[in-house]
Amino acid sequence: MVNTEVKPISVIIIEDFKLTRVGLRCALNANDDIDVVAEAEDAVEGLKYIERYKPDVILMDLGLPGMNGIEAMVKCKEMNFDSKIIALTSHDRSEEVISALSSGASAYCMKDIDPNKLADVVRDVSKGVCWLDPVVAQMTLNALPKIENIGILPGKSNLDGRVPLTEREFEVLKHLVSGKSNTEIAKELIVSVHTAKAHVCSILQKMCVNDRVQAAVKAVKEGIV
Amino acid sequence: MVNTEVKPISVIIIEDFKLTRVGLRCALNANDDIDVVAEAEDAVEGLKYIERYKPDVILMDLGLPGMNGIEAMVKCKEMNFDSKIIALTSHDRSEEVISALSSGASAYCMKDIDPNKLADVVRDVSKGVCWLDPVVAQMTLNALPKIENIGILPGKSNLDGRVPLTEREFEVLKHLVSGKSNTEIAKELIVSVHTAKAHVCSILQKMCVNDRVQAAVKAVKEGIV
DNA sequence: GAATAAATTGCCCTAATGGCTAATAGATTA
DNA sequence: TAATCTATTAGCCATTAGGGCAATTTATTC
Repeated sequence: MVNTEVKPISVIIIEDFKLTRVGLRCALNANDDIDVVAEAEDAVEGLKYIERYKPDVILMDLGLPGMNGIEAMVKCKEMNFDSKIIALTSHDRSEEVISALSSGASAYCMKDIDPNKLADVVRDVSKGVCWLDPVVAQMTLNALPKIENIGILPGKSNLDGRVPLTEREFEVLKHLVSGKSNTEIAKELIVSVHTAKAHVCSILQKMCVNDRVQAAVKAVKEGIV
Repeated sequence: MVNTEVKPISVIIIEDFKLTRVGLRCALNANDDIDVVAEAEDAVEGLKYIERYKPDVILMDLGLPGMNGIEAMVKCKEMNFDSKIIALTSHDRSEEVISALSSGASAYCMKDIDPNKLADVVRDVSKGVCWLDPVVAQMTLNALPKIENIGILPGKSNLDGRVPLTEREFEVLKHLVSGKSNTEIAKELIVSVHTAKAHVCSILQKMCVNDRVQAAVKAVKEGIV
């Protein structure tokens, strides 16, 4: 899978260790379809280059001195170029992974990645693919909201014995999750408080929970709102 | 990146359209390091083959008749083999993507993928990589819990003006999210109800919300619990 | 037409919640 | 040492929540 376009993929490397930086550059420049246009050893310098070159792909070390990689990514996204970011790191803390991905990274690589593989990742990412290193993939997928409750969505097939919510109840649930009181929900739906309460009660029963907090948390965790 | 191991990657294809099935098999079998060991046209048949062959990788169509791909994946995971699953589909509904990934898929491919690329994905996935098609990557990343609130976690740097929770408050927050009442929280922490209430009140203020439901939802959405 | 389900409203009751002020003891910090 | 922060306790009070029971209207299905 080699990029046969006339235009090579432009890459900027942001990494504080010179040795790693050189290694990355060599590994990538060995490919005709990839062109490392700049290197930076800290985030501030890196952001300058990004603004100047608007690269296709940014290789960003997360453990930078001063402004760290996550902050740099946020700033980078604010600049609104469509550069894709590959987060590079040497550790696999769950919090950092999620932070990186939700801050705009398209890939998460450990630094011990095979250099040839890295070129593949650069190509993938430049096309918009999301690529996650094996050791972090599972923890990331685990952080996704669980959708076990297809059966509770209105109009959906009822897999297990769970009673599905009606359309109206689902509507109430959404307001409930947004933190509205029964009174507010009633106003929103232009019904009496009694009605709102009745709906909430049946929601609690159908969702097998004791109070609205549990209902809200369950709804959010399972991504049904 | 060709697998040079002696043992090729074993693959099972589960796909109802015969034409697509043949296409997949040809595309993959063209690679020496990949071996399509079985094909099935529905989930039940597929699960039998999976049990028999315990393949490295399963190519699973999501739009199967009868038991759909998601259900099949759940059953497959219950069998506890470490087969990796590639979800294949022709559409990109957000709900389906998240469902698939949280049900155990390691990759999500559109059916119009380049056959050569698919072989790469099979290799990646067999090593544990998570690979997401460009069109679905962004929506998946958006579904990740936002960690904007480093400032609210106890002991973390306070980026913006937000007051961080104390350790104790954080402890209370976790109980709150699990749906416990003030009384229950008090019992859990072996303090009076007044104390629990006091903590909840300061949590509400620090999180800038009006009630415990909003606090719980915010906590879950931002992944700080 | 009859049966069923959903949406609506009402009332009763007890318990829980959240806002408010205020006090005390311990730990940490300036 | 003084100041600050935290955890703890307390009481008061208006509002809210949730359970239970019952009734009406509307829509849909058999």
